[in-house]
Amino acid sequence: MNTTKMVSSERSKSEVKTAAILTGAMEEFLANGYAATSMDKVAKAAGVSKATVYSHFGDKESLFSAVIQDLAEDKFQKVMGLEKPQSLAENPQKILSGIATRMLENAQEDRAFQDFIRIIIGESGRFPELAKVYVNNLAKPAIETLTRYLKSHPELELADPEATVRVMMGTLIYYVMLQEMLHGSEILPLESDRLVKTLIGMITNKSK
Amino acid sequence: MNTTKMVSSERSKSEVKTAAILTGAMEEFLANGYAATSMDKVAKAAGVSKATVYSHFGDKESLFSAVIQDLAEDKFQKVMGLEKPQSLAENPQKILSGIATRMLENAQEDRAFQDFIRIIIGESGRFPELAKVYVNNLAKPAIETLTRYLKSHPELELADPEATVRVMMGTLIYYVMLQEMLHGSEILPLESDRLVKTLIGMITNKSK
DNA sequence: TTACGACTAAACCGTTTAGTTTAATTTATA
DNA sequence: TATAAATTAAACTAAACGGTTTAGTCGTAA
Repeated sequence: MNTTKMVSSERSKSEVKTAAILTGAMEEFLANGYAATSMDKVAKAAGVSKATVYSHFGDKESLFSAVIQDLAEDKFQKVMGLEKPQSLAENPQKILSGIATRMLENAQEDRAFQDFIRIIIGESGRFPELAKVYVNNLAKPAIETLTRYLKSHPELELADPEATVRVMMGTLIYYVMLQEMLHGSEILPLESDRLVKTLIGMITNKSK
Repeated sequence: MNTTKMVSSERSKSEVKTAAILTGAMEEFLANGYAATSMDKVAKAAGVSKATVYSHFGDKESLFSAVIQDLAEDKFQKVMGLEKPQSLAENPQKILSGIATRMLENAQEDRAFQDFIRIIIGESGRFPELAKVYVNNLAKPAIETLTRYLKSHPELELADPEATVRVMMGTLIYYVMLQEMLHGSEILPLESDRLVKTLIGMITNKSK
């Protein structure tokens, strides 16, 4: 499928085209969903011919699958990058608040992330394997990382860190979904600071 | 549009057909989403001719909108019906646990509810008005009812009942979404009892 | 009997779809 | 320069799409 040798140049033309197709397909799928995206639109968005799209990815489903895999990797980098540079000596309350705030800000400003979540959920009925790609590559590592962090702080006196993490993740993701994706902010406004403060207060048992 | 008089029978033939079309369209839209559902399939599922579908609902978008409105009403009845018969004198902890458990059980066994949530989110980009139908008719009343309940129990000493309700709803809905809709139960199993216990514990500050 | 509204199956319209084919052209290798 | 691979635009197929129209049936009301 590929050329045998590659001299001075970094990436073969083929690889460049492959990347262009993935980028164009990503735009279209995220904007329109699977069924409403045509391969002609994908080819146009990628700046290649339709025949080239079919020579690089066998059919529409394979291309869609590749796009989702790619997106899951992208978003994994972004999500995991958030939780690294924490000054370990600090107050867990402040660290948790920081994590929650950064997750919210990031999800709120990243429209592509919202589109990604939307398409994963929207197509999860017809593409259950792709839903699992999201769970394995994003939800699971995020949950496990947070769980490890909570377990490393016994002074929080959490009876069930695994379940506590689900409360935290659910609170944040549902907030973004309701306020941003479902346009709830116009109908049910709520400042994100209040949510984070309440959530972290509940986790760290601040009120007593 | 309708016949002028109606003698002995209760519902005109037209009304029966309208209901049949809505039912058939509901099946198809919930199973396939908007773009992948054809009007021919809808007509077949409803057991009527395509011309009848178009005479009752002007076009595909109007039919889709009517289906979502209908579903929102159905699900509103079910969701609101859950929170009524609470023995008011009981321990708020037990009442909250009961509400949470019933919400979870109901959402888990009701596949049509999951399909409804999936389609609302999946089509929220192209049909923002229908997302608002969900927010106004389901999310908002549920949140407001729960908020009213929490506010009526000052002994819970909640600093921010509105935000607390968001934590509770987010926890429960994200759990159903991750475990059931995205098939996370095979990858990240978690007993719902543990989640409810932890959540209610955090709200009622049981651990201290 | 007549008239009307609701309904049907089927054909039809123009458009779009996924996917293929072809012939010409560009590109990289040697 | 010669060769082989990659890409192109464009035409094409067969099917499906949303939506309309047609021709005809049926039940009810005047």
